[in-house]
Amino acid sequence: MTETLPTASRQEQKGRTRQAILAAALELAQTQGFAQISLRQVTRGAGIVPTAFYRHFDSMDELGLALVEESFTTLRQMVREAQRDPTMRLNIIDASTDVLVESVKESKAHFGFVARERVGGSAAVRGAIRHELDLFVSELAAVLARMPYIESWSTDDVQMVSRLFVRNMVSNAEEIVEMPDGRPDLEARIKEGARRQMRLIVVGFADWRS
Amino acid sequence: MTETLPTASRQEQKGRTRQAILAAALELAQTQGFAQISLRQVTRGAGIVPTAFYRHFDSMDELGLALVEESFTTLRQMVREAQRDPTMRLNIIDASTDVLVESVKESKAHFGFVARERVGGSAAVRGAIRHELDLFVSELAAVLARMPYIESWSTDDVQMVSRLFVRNMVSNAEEIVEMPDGRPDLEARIKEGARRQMRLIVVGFADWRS
DNA sequence: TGTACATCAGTGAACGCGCGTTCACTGATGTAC
DNA sequence: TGTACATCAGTGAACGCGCGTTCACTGATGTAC
Repeated sequence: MTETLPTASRQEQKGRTRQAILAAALELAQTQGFAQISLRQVTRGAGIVPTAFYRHFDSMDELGLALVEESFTTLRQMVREAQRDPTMRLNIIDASTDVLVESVKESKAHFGFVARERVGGSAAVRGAIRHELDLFVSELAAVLARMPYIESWSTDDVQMVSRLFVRNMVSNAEEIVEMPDGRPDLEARIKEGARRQMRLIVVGFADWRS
Repeated sequence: MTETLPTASRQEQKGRTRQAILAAALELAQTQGFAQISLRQVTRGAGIVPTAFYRHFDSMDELGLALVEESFTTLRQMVREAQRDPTMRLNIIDASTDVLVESVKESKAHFGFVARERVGGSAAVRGAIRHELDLFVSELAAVLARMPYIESWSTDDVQMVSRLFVRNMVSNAEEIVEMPDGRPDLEARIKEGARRQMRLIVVGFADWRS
C-alpha cells in the first residue's frame, strides 16, 4: 500500500498494514476456519498484493500464531475485568457468568478463533492454543485460590476446578459465538446453563471436601 | 479398479470400493482435518483414479455426511453396549466411564472425527454433526430416564444432565483421542477426571432437587 | 535548511503445482433369448 | 448351455483455476553531512 495519510511514519504504516492483515485473517477464519483460508485471500482482504505478506509474516502458520497471541490477550483482559468487578466478592458464580457472556459477545472473533482452531486448526496453531489454555488454567487457578470460600481448598482441587471452569468457558463461548444476533431468549438460556454448570462444579467440590 | 477376486459381483465390488473411500478419508482426516483433504488425496488412498470418486459420491461434502452417519452408528453402538453391561445397574458412573474410555480407544477415528469436525469442519458437515448430537442427547435422556435413582427426576433435569454428559463425553473423547499410545498413567488420569465430572453432575442435580 | 544516498514496504510479472471436473473410453459383469 | 447385447465401475487425457513463492522493481520515508 502506498502512503495515504500525511503524518504516517514508515513504522506506523507498517504496523497499520500488519493490523489489516490480522483483521482480515480473523474475519475470514470466522466463516471458513483458519486452516482453510489462503495467503492470497488474506492479502486481498487487507488491501495489499500477495507478495507484500512476506514483509510481515514468514508463513500463514506464523500469522496463525500471532492470532493465538492476540486472542489470549483478549481472554486475559476478561479475567482482569472480572477481578476488578466489585460484585465478584458477593456472588462469584453470577458475576463471572455475566462477565463471560459479555466478554464473548464483545470479542466473538477471538473467542471463536480459540474454540475453533483449538481442535480444527493446523498442528502449529493447535499446539499453541493447547499450551496457552494450559497456562490460562494455571493462571485462573492462582486467581481462584485467593477467593474467599475457595482459599481453604487444596491446590489440586483448585487446579481441577480451574480446568473445569475453562472447559465450560470454551463450551459456552462456542455456543455464544454461534448464537444468531437478536435472540435474547437464547442468550438467557445459555447464561442460565452456564450458571448451573458453575454452581454444580463449586457445590460439587465443596461436598467433596467435607 | 478392475476385477481382483473371482467371486466379486458388481455390487459387492462397488461396496468394497465405497468402503475404501470412506476408510481413506477417515484416515486422512485424522491428521489434517476433513476440510483440508482433497478429492484426489482420498482417491489416491483408496487406490482408484480421481474420476471414479463420482461413481460413489457427488462431492466431498456428501462423503463427509456419510462419515458423520458412520460415526454416529459407532456412538449409538456404545450406548447399546453400556445398556447391556450388568455392572451399570450397580454403579452408573464407574461403569459408563469404563465403557466410554474403551469405546473411544476402540474407535478413535470416528470419535476424533466427531470431536474435530463438530467445530472445524465445513458448514454442511458441522451442521450434520450438531443435529446428530442433539438427537443423541435426547436418546441418551430417554435411556437415563429409565435408570433407578434418576427415574424420579423431572424431564427438564434429565435433559440437562444428558446434555452435560454428552458435552463431557465429547471433551473426554477429545483427550483420549489425542492421548499418545502406551501411556496408561495418562489414561488413568483422564478416566479419574471423567468419573469426577460425572459424579459432580449427578450429585449436583440430586442436591438441586432436594 | 538543502542535497545525496540508503532503506524498505509495497508492486507486478512470472513460475510450476495440485486441484475439481468434463468427457469419451474400456472391458468385465449381468441379462435376455 | 451359448450367443448377442446392455450396463456401468473404473480409466486416462485434458481443461482452466487459484495457489504459494521467486524476483527485480519503484518510490516514499529516513538519515548523514
